[in-house]
Amino acid sequence: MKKKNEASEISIGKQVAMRMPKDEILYDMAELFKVFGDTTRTKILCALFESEMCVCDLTEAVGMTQSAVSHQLRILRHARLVLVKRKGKLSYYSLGDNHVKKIFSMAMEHTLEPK
Amino acid sequence: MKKKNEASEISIGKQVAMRMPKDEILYDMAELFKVFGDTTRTKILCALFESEMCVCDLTEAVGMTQSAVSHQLRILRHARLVLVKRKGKLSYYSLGDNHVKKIFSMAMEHTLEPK
DNA sequence: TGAACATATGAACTGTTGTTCATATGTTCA
DNA sequence: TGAACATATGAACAACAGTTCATATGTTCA
Repeated sequence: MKKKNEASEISIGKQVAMRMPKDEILYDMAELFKVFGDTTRTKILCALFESEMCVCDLTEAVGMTQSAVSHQLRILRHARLVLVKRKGKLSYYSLGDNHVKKIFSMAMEHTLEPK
Repeated sequence: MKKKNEASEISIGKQVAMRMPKDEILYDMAELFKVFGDTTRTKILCALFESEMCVCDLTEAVGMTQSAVSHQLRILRHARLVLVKRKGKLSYYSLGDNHVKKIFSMAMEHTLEPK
């Protein structure tokens, strides 16, 4: 163990531990990122960035099977990252809220940035 | 299959497919999110948000074993989300760049938002 | 009503990921 | 130099996540 900081009895580690957000919040944040963290879902979101679309167009746009797309849409739906409205036999999906767009473009910047 | 759009021969799906970023970019984006998408790593980043810290303080801050923390730090390092500088026998970690902070606070907003 | 289409979902399989445990590497200081 | 400490890492194991395949549900329209 490291020796105690002269100025205080409590280590930085302990201090920060006390100020940390509740586990539940951090868990939820991680869950949110987990949803973004899959190529198929990233593709879907990226496609929806361009325009609202039905599942069969999405399937074509991302180049995966209809089943795979549907499974991933369910996950995106539950995370409230996308919205659905049914019109006849088609289900139209769109991006959920503005956070999605902001987070997404922020990540795009980070990814494209020269290293 | 859905009948063709009257106005154009090419479906929205195909059009969007053509405008999509390269697979490699989408893959990298997903990889970035994947790194954020784990509670231990989220905790680590959250702690580093408060201040630069050595591994043993981090270990205390997030309440996991030293080994677990070290393994996750390696992943964060490779993703360039954190920086290390060695001082004597201690390794001090800090947040990598501003994107990290922005993405992180954006996600926090989304998570805390009332549903 | 029933055929054709759009979408959703369950089960099985496979690959991936995170933790633990043991141990290696690297640094200080007596 | 060697003991004590800080950090890193490899291997094994368990849990989880994504795709596929088969099929169910729901909708339209002849």
